[in-house]
Amino acid sequence: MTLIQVYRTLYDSYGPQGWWPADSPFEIMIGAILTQNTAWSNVEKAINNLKGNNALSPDSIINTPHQQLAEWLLPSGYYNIKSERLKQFCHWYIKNGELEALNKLATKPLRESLLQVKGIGPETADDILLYAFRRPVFVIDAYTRRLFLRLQLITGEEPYEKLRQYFESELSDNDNIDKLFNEYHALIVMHAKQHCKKQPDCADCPLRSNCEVGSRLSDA
DNA sequence: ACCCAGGGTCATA
DNA sequence: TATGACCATGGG
Repeated sequence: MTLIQVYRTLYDSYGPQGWWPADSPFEIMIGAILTQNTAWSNVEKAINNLKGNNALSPDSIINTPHQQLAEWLLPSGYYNIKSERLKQFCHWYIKNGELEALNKLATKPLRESLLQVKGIGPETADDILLYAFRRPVFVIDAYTRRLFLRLQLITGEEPYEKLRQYFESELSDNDNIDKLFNEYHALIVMHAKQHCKKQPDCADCPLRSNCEVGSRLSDA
């Protein structure tokens, strides 16, 4: 199996995923931070709290006292840390001219700038680049490592940056690369969440690879 | 009661 | 470079 064959198999099985679910690029960025090691259903509750209090904007997040913001973020877990991370991110966002100015940056310097923000690591940065700024970067998450380890296309030991470059270079020849990366990551998450975990025997798995059996990388 | 989720930081060695 | 502790709610 090649990377593009895996993609086509997943796409044929699950169809377009329509990621990232949000009303604006800014909401995508906030969601990317809130979903760190957290179930998306919990993130939705926190985002709805922000929306319900008219607080889903850079100014509101900066001006809301930590205690209040943390309370709204409660259902997403890590609420004290995430309150600080959202504030840090919003300061960065405003200082750099928000969406319009940031969008003029090339992908590489934009990525470097994002990684300077405390609380934004490689995966969160790439989520933001791909889904909020629509840049052609491939997001590497735990699902991706697990799946392609099971498919024996990687060892699972590769550092983040090496894996990202592997996926990006292997897929670079394809048309409509933005859509490809957008759907691919979403499909990997969908495949892991909705299919294999609920059917450990992989009876109807489109990839037939026991891709999610066992929960940890180390037990492969 | 246990496991883990659409991670990242920080202290240690 | 690479481990380990820590952060915390909610659904299975």
